[in-house]
Amino acid sequence: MNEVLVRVSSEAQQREARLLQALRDAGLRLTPQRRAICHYLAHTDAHPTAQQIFAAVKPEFPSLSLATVYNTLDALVRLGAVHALGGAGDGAIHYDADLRPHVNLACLQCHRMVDLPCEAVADLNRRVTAESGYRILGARLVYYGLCPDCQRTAREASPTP
Amino acid sequence: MNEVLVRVSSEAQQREARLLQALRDAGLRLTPQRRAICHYLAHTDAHPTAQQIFAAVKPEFPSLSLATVYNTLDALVRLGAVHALGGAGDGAIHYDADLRPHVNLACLQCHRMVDLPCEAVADLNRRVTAESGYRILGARLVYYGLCPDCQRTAREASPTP
DNA sequence: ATTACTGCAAAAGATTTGCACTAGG
DNA sequence: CCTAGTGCAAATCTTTTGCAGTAAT
Repeated sequence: MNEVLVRVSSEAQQREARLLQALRDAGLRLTPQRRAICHYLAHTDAHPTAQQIFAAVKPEFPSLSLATVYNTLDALVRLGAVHALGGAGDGAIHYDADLRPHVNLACLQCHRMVDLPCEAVADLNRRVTAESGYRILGARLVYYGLCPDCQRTAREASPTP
Repeated sequence: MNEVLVRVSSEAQQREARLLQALRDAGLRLTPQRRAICHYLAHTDAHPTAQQIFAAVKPEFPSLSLATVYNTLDALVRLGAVHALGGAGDGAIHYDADLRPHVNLACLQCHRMVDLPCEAVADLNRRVTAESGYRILGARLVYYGLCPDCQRTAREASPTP
């Protein structure tokens, strides 16, 4: 009955472990700040920006600086442990620690991003890795537009129907 | 013998016509500046940033302002006529006027983007459009990492082999 | 004629950087 | 220890905005 909860929880924990291990493997130091950032990234599905991560972690680490957040994100992206998805109509980069094959949907109006599971992406990943000659560090599979909520809002605002 | 050249040329011309038509359909005015920007976008495969477009078009229109470039790009992206691909390690957004199904490869070191044709993308587009409930305006299908050239450079710099 | 569009300059943000200090391994 | 990492503040850069003049339709 709480199998789902257990599984969800362990999903995030695995993600967190993976992030920490990536930093360790790269020979980078595991500071409390980096741990906290990894913890937050692993446990959210909000596709946060650097500023949002900063705001979320700051209360726990009042001395945390934005520079450290950017620094850590840079490292994680270069290690391929986190994906840099790009903007969503706001001028800021959104990040995703979920490496399972999926595409992301971004709303240009409310600036939110959500996941859309998609098995086809695994194939795409394989093919690109095999055919490109690139050393692939990450992906940015984002469709942007208007989410259902914002479509409704737009329709109400301008009486087209 | 020059069939390929003819076809390539008409490809770019079709793109240009499509961009101009999109602006027209939206009721936006076709100023010489917008025409020039569309012309450049349609005829390049460099996935330029706003600054690069500005630098490329400026000589033809010495009075062109960067604000107009951003303004025009914004319009084209919101109309779904141009895709906003996001950054490539530089902090600037790259744009792509080629709407044919493909993924893009970005090198985080030399900041170049190239296309990788991929039939599977057409399916992905269809599926996302059908399943998401979003009004899709554009896509950002980018894999980032190190291009073959930059991998070689990196290897020479640090004698790992 | 209208009214959207342009250019310019200034503003707003996001991200980066330099440096002295701190602490992880 | 010793050097990587941190926080802070300043710097940099991209992108946005306000406004008065200009031109597309």
